Amino acid sequence: MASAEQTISDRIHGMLDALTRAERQLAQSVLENYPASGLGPLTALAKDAAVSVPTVARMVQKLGYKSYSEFQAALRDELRAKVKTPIAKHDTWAEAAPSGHILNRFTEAVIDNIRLTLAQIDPVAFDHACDLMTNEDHHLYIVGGRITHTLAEYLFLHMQVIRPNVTHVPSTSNTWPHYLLNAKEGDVFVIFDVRRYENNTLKLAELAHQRKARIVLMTDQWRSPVHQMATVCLSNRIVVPSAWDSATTIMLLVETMISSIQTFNWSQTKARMEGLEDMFDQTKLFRKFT
Amino acid sequence: MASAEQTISDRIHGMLDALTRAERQLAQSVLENYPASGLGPLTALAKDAAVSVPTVARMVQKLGYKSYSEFQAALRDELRAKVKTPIAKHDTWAEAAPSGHILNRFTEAVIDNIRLTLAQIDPVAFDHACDLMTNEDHHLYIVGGRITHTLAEYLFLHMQVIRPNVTHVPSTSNTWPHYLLNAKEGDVFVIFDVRRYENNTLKLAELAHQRKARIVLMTDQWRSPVHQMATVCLSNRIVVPSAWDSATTIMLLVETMISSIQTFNWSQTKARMEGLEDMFDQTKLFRKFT
DNA sequence: ACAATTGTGAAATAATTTTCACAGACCGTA
DNA sequence: TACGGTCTGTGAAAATTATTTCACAATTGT
Repeated sequence: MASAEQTISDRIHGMLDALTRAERQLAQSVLENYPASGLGPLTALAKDAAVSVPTVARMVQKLGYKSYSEFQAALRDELRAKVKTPIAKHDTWAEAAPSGHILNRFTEAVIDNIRLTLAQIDPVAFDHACDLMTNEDHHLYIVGGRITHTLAEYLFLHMQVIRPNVTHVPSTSNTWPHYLLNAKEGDVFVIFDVRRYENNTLKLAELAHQRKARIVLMTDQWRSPVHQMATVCLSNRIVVPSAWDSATTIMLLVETMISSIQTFNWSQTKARMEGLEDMFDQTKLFRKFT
Repeated sequence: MASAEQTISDRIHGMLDALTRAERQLAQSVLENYPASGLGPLTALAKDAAVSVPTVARMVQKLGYKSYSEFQAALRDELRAKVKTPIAKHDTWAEAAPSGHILNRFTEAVIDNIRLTLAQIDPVAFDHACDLMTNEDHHLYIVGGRITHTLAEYLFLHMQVIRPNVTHVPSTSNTWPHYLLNAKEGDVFVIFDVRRYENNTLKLAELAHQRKARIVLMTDQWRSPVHQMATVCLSNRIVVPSAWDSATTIMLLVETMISSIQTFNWSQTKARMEGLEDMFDQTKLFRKFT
């Protein structure tokens, strides 16, 4: 019953005129560092505002809450909602669909995942990962599992254009040990491993680690055991209203990496892209642009 | 102040590696809606994180606070400080990165793509597409191109669990005509085609259309020529600050479809997932004895 | 001076935190 | 497979802290 679409702050402001001296004093104090002060003990708030304890108790009831705890709970809820960026609480994404439609529910969850993932990411780690993947002195291996090999391949297809010496290794294939034969110290493995974490992937990571290769790990918020061997670990939120986890956030990071590396490496990438275009023209794989 | 120039969030994040399972679970929960959840009662936090009360108590001490209340006080102080800062604006996604960093620029572009795509989408068309893909009376073919076959395969891997009679057809393979031999009237083709549009894909679509198959097309905002033959056409924004287009929005739609279909079809999907789990378990068993 | 407001101090209640001992789960190792 | 160590959860009691409420005195404004 903390009414819809009105913050507690608004409500206090609205009744500021109707308040008595001590109440106004209290109100000001609450608004002073809102909402922090309201979240502490009642006694502290009273002392802070230089009013008495009963005044606070009375005031809270005047605001329409049964108890101080209820008031605090309302403040916390408000804080929760507020921390989500404005865009994340975009009511409906697909405007033509009702807000309960899966298009809206799912998108909201994904945006939330993106927000939380990005908020936690360490830009230094990210840049470091890009750096490792850019360096052509070392071979780049891209490893994915049962589901994630699709992401791995997506990354591979782009890295292949950007630079030479890139290999896609599906850990689900039983031929992966063959690739490791060639792995040298300093080589870079980009490994995708989200739950359920795969034994094959772990084994592969261990062997790569033994050979002193460096590992960039793309995983979920619970982090694959591979992370103990990883030079850089990027973890993603992946929870959505579905029986499966979401790869959208991971896809976002992958594409951001591609973009970053490609910018860093632009002259070469450009040349290689042009070479590719030529070959495509010759094979007539694509339609001519009009 | 408990520590110098370091938020509690930072501190938690920093010791994430040193934490045990339950503690990490708790830490994640605290970070989930930071700082709101940490400001409620200990019991509530414990329940929220699905850990026991003593775990919370122990963890708080590990973080260096004498008591839970002290921890809360620190959180409140932090909140006070944060709100006071003029630019408490959440205008960057990766807070730790400068706003010009590729992480922020790219994410912003992707969010924009999602927003625009969803705003334009016709929920009826979307539902219709899901419907076509759910119907098991007809075979389901999933077709991708040079890059998009990774998305196609991602969809395929999930649809394969949801229902029988699903086939992944990479249009880049020269074996695709073989698949079409079996295509019957009413069969459903989910076709991914974004620029640059591929001749192979178009040819495939034409043949499928001739055979009176129905086509669900995932394309970009300029729409692949396949759309003239498509029963349902879903177009995505794909422009990002990169030499390539973004597949993240398409991934989002794909996952939303999976979620929708799976919900619609839940009892069967559940049974099939369990069957799959069993087989995975057995595979593990075999590996154990080898 | 009257009525409304506020503070005092304290007791009663309620809620929360803290602590404990123990048992079960889990993990790596012998 | 068994064994030890670590980590966790359970349930509950004890300790602490916070809230609520009261009666009455003090203060304020009109």
